[in-house]
Amino acid sequence: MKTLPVLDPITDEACCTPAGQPALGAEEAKQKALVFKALADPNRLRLLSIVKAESSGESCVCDLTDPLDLGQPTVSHHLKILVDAGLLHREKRGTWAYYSLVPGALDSVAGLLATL
Amino acid sequence: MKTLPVLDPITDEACCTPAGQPALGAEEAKQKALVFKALADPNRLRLLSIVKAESSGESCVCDLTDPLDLGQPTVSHHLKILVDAGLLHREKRGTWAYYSLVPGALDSVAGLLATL
DNA sequence: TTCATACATTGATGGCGGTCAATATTCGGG
DNA sequence: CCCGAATATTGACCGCCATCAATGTATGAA
Repeated sequence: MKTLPVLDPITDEACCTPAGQPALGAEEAKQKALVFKALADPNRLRLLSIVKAESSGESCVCDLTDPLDLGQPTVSHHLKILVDAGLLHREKRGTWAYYSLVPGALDSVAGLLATL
Repeated sequence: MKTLPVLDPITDEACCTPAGQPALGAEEAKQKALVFKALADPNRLRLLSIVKAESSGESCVCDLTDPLDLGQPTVSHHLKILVDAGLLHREKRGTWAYYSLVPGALDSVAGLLATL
């Protein structure tokens, strides 16, 4: 198993889009599709929404299991996908795992749309 | 079969997000996920990219079959998904079908991200 | 050390989705 | 009217994915 980077940590300013015209190559398309795949599930969207709505900016798994009607392993599974996509950040403190939105990640996705 | 609306034709200005805080409901999440599902395939991203890059603003299926390495039925299938998601517009002139980007559709998707 | 809690991982299962071959449909030309 | 071209639809196959039950791992407390 490999946890691939997918979403660049944050690409400086506007600078790195080859041309924009020659249309997406097969490889770039594959990479970008990974991010949208992570967003292509209702429960994952709700997870992002809940984490984002939290005033503290972070949520532990136990707070996320109830709102959705899913088992804990399934929630952990979805969270891993969101982390691998570069959308969520995971920090373990004690027994708990706290998930928070990666700053600017959603904007980066919006950027992906603009550079199609 | 039903071709659902999914992406609103264009929601006026900033106006229609209930609150933003109470997190996504199950139903809204399902609807929004449909749009991202449409974007969650490399070949569909390439289709959007090609159509967008076309100077005329539109492409027929025959122009789209070659760049991707897919059969004609598969391309038509992907195009239908993009149309159902509200991302592409289909106009049939004679024997040909011309596909073009729905104006503002990609921006609407970016809006979906902002209102998570 | 032992136990309980919070979370992650594994394995299995059912269903959805991408692809193709074959066929249907629609349109323009002769 | 008949034929060929462009596209859409159908049916089938297969791999991937969401979900759960069971188990593993790690941390803190007694």
